[in-house]
Amino acid sequence: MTEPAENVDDLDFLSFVDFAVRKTTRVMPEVDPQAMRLVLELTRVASALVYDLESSVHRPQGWSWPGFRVLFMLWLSGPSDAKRVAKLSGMSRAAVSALVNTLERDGLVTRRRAEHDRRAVELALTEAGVDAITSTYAAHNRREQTWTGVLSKPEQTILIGLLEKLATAADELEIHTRD
Amino acid sequence: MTEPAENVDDLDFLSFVDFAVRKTTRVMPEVDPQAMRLVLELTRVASALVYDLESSVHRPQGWSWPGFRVLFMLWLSGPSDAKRVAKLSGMSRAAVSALVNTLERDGLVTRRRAEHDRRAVELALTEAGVDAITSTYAAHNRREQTWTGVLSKPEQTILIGLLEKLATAADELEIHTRD
DNA sequence: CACCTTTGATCAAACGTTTGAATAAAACTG
DNA sequence: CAGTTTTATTCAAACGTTTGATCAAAGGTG
Repeated sequence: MTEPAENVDDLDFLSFVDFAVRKTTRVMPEVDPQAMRLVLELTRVASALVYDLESSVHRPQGWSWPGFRVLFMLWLSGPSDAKRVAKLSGMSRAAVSALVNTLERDGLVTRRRAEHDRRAVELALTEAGVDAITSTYAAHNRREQTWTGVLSKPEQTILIGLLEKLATAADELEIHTRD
Repeated sequence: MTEPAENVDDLDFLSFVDFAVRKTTRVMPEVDPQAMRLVLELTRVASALVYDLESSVHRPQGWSWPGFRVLFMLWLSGPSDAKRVAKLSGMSRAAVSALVNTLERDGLVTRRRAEHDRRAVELALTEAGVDAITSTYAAHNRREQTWTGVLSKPEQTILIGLLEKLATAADELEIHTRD
């Protein structure tokens, strides 16, 4: 356990959560400290994780995190309409369109008018794209293992279960979804 | 439990995780499916959560998620050097500098040369900034409660504990940190 | 079949982030 | 105390994202 730093100067990215919860509940009694803490921890861990994966695995290869996600998705699903890529990768269609400009310029993805619907654009990996994603995903997963390795297997299973529960509920309850 | 959709066309943002894990482990046996699943779930839940909070609470007020984070931090800690704001909010100093341009223009934050060190910049909330953050944080936390409410209190406690464990370990093991 | 609405994509403008370079003040070092 | 190094910030360029507008193809209706 970390010390409950009362002094703002002793805080860091992590102990800030404790400080924030204590101070906020003191001033605003209607705040649910558990909800606050959960959201703070979740977003902070996720952003540290993404930052680490991006900077240790993807940027050295000249890729961004969103670029990796789109390449990975296309590798898994095969050639796909831009619309499906947006849905499965959780991006807006405009974001996919802009991102594919870069990926196409770098020779990793091709853009093609779809046959079944002349409005739609079909995206596919180039050979260079396939080579790139397969060689990089191994490194990506090794880094994932470094992170998850601090939890026991049963703990990992529990964590996955709780996150799935949040994800499923969000899907049902959520008003604000993309598009 | 969701159906194991084998057909790519039936997938959505959520069931994509199952599909991705099955397909990847089939092709790359060295991949740890548990690590893969955990990271996918964590990043997907976090990004859905942030997207929802931003679009339902903050954008309607004319704020961005990073802008909210900085304002909230300054509200909690009082006037602070830009450096500390960067450290506690998990942003780079350049990002803070750029973001404060907007917040200052909108009259929410003031910038001042620090007395103790004439290189440093001290940031503080304006009165409008204080009003804004206090009225908005209540709505923010209500939305947090909607999300976390799908878990029981004991489940919330377990989830927080596991996330803290990840965060702490990350802090020790992590090579790639900001700055 | 002409008309209207919906759908798929892109563009434009504003914003936030990143890395690396530049500027300036402070802290060391000999 | 002059010279070097470190520290705090900002700037510049490239990238990714968002919302809202535009354009083109498809679908639906009378």
